[in-house]
Amino acid sequence: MTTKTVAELLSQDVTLQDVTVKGWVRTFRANRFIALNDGSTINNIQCVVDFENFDEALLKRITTGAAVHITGELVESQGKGQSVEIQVKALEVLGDSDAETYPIQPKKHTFEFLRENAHLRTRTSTFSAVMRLRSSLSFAIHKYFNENGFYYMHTPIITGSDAEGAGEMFRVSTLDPKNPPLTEDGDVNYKEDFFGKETNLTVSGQLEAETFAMSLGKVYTFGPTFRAENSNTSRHLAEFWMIEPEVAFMDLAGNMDLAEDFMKSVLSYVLENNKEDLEFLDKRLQDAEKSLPQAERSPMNLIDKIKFVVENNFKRVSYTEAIDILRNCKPNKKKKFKYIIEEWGADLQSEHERYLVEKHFKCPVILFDYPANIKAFYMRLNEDGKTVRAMDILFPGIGEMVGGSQREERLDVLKEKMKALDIPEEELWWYLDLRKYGTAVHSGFGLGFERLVMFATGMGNIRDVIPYPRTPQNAEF
RNA sequence: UCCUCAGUAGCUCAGUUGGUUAGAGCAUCUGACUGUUAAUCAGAGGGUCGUUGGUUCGAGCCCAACCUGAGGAGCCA
Repeated sequence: MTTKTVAELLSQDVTLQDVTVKGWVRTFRANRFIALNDGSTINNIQCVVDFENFDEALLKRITTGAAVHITGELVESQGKGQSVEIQVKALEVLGDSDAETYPIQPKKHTFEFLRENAHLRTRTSTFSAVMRLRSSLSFAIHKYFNENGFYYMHTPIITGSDAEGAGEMFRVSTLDPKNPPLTEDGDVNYKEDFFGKETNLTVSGQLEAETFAMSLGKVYTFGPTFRAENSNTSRHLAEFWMIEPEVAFMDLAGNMDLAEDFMKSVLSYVLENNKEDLEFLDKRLQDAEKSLPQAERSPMNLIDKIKFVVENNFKRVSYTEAIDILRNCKPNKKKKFKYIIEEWGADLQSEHERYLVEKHFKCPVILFDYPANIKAFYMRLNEDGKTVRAMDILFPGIGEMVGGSQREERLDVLKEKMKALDIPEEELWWYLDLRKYGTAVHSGFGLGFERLVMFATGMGNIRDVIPYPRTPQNAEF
């Protein structure tokens, strides 16, 4: 007699003697029906107890959250809600759960409350579904790259260069903060620090990934990334996971093809492999939307939205075309935008991106060829001398999902750009070497993993798609 | 960091122009019932009204500062 998972038992269509299962009690109804879940599936298995034949003291210990070991017979259910159930022969409480203090009650909780109980929130249907999808998406990502000839590269978490320009960084130091060694000028002397220089947590693995692209050809990183920005939004974390492919001999058009193919591939993987979780999340979302006014409800349900992305081409629009569309659109002319688009060169605000994606094109949009002065130093300058080969992929409801570019491969142009932005060459000598020795066209992009999970689960807050979110003023758990 | 809103029972919320003993639903506990699916019925317990200070005869309610959370903006992925 082996222990089976709830998922295995629910997929049985024959009656079985002496099955045994271990899990946590979700609800115990009418002193007879245990809804048991072990994380293997969104669904619970119903375990039926003949309370007349069980010790009353034992029955009292079957409470929400308790861990139990059940042995019994898998039979066809007499009730309506499920096809099979376990007729319990023996029950052992492995771990009691005090119903008075257990925070996860058999009732609806707000996500804010569950966030404060993040160590227990995966015992709810919604969060277990979200985390199973997160796991599944991670696997799909590795699978995609593996099947397409990419090498998985581990870029360093602690970095010595502070010139990446992707945002504020977290300092890594073993110096005594109360009494740090000082230089003659009175500054902190990082030469005496652990690494003999200032070090930080990485904000991007891109520059290091470029070094591997220029030797192994096609590589990707998928790891934690840190930004010390004081961002308080539902789309930002101080610690998040980023996917960054980097490919030699690939131009911007190839980069867009890769990003689009990649997104479609991983999303169709979960459509196929996480049906039950997606159906649950879809229903949850529809229930939540019932309380919203008609205008705020989304026109498509979750699964249709994912299918739409998988089945339709992303709209590719140059920055210049986008500016034309925005300049002539109704909200701009009627001055409904907070920032009115007047001329070429303006940075696009969230409201503009949202208009393009949600109102104008109504599908994922790839914007490319941005003005050079609003983008990073390493992006390939176009022949017009004023735009760079950058691309952003914008998703409805999420905003920027992907940011990428063809990298500047010409040593002189790159050096000039760094000089203009006061980036010291000594900091990135190794990065410049890539252009000095055997330089070549190459491109890559960064994709915020949590934003992908948000899209695939329909969750509205990024703090609810990562196990333990790190945000300003919060590093609990 | 900025703007807006919120913080009252374990949870979700109500609380009138400032006025006696702060309410409801769910959850919990006790009892009844027993093939339930958010079970049902009856009863009970449960509160430093975010914190500190102020105004007032009197503050859950008014004022100030701070803390925490949410939504939006900026930054970005």
